[in-house]
Amino acid sequence: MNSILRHINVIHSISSESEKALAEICKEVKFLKGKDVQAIGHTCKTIYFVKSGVVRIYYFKNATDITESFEFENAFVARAESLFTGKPSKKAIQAIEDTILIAIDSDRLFKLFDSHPDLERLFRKIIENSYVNTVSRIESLQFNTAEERYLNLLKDHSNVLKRVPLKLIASYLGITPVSLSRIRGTK
Amino acid sequence: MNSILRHINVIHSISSESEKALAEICKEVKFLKGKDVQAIGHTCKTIYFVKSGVVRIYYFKNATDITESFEFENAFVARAESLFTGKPSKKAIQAIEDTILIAIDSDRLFKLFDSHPDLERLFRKIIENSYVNTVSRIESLQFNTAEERYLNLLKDHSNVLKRVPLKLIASYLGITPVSLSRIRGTK
DNA sequence: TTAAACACTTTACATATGATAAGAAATTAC
DNA sequence: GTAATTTCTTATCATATGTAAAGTGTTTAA
Repeated sequence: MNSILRHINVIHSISSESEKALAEICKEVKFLKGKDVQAIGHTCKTIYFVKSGVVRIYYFKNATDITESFEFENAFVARAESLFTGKPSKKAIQAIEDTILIAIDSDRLFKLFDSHPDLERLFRKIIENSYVNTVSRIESLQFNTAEERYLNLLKDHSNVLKRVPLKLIASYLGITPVSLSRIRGTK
Repeated sequence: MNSILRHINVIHSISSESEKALAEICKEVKFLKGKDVQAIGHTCKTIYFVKSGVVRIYYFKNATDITESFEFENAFVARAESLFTGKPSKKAIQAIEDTILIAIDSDRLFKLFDSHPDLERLFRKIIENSYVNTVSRIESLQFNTAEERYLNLLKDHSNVLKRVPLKLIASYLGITPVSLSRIRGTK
C-alpha cells in the first residue's frame, strides 16, 4: 500500500481514516508477462494502480490488435468506457512485463465517497488529470505526422521505447509496425 | 438557469440549496457568431454551459486553424488543459452561431465543493462523461480512415453537419477541407 | 444591388502511410 | 544449445491524403 499512498498524497492528501478505509478495499495482485489482467467483454469493476511493471489497454479492430494506452509504475489504469457506464468493455488490460497491481473495488470505492469526501475529491482530481492527458493525445493524433508522434513519444516518454515492444507502440501511435520501422530507419 | 438545472438533474440530482448556491455563481452571457468567447493565452477560470447556439474550441498549429471540439445546446464547455492545470490555454473558445452561454466561475465552484458534496459529485460525473467521450474520440482517430470518421459523424451527430461549416469539420476529423470535399463527393 | 469576402469543389501532382512478402535479428521453449 | 517463434527491418507496390491552384457558389457588407 505504501506506493499508492505516496502517489495519492501528491495529488490530494487524505485523512489517515480515509487511508485506512481505502486500504480495506485494496488487494495486491500479480500477473505474469503477457497475461490478461481483465478480458474483453468483462464489465470493469476495478481500478488498478501499477505498483511495478507495465500494462496496456488493447482491443481488436478488424482482427488487428490495437494498443490504446500504456501505464507504468505509479499510475492508475481502468477501462473508463466500462467503469463509468456499467457496460461490458470492448477492451482488455494486459501485463507487458511481470506486473504487480493494486486492485481497488470500484463499487466499494464509490460507496466510500458518501462518507469520505476527501476520497471523492482525490478521485475527481485523478480523473481530471487523465482527462487532460487524453485531450492532449487527441491533439497529437489529429494533426501531427506519424514521425512527429514518434519523436514526441521519444522525447516525453522514452521509457516506453525501452520497455515496450515496437509493434505495440506502432498501434499506439496509430500506424503499422512497418511504418514505425521506416520512421526509425530514417533517423 | 432552467436549462442547466434540467440538464444537471439527469446526471446527478442536487439539493435545492445546492441549486441556489450554483445559481449564485452563474451568469448568462451572449456572443455573436464568429466572436471569441475566450481568447488564446487566457487562463481558463470559467466553465460554460451552452444554453443556445454552438461553440467550438480551436487552436493554431503552423498557422492552421484546428477545431478540437464542438459543443451544442445543453453541453458544458471548458478548456480542460487550462482549467485543471492553472496554465494559460493555447486554445480559444468561439461562437459558431449567435450563442447564449451560462458562465460558471470555476474558483467559486471549486470552493462550493467543500460545503456541497452533491455539487462535487455532479461535476465528477460530468468530467467522467467527458473523459469517456474523449477516449472514444482517440479510438476513432487512431485507426479509422478519414471516410469512416466522416460517416460516423454523419451517423451519430448529423446536427454538426447541418450547423457547422465544413472547413471546421474537416480539421475536427483530422483532415483538410479538400480531402473532406473529396470524401463527400464519392458518396 | 453589387462588389468583396468567404466557403466549397474539382483537378493535378506529390508524398506519407498501408499491404504484402521476404529476410535478419532477437527471444522463447524444449 | 538448438530449433522454433516472435519481433523487427527492408523492399516493392498500391492508395489515401496533402498541397496548390483555379473555378463555382454563397454570404456579407457597403
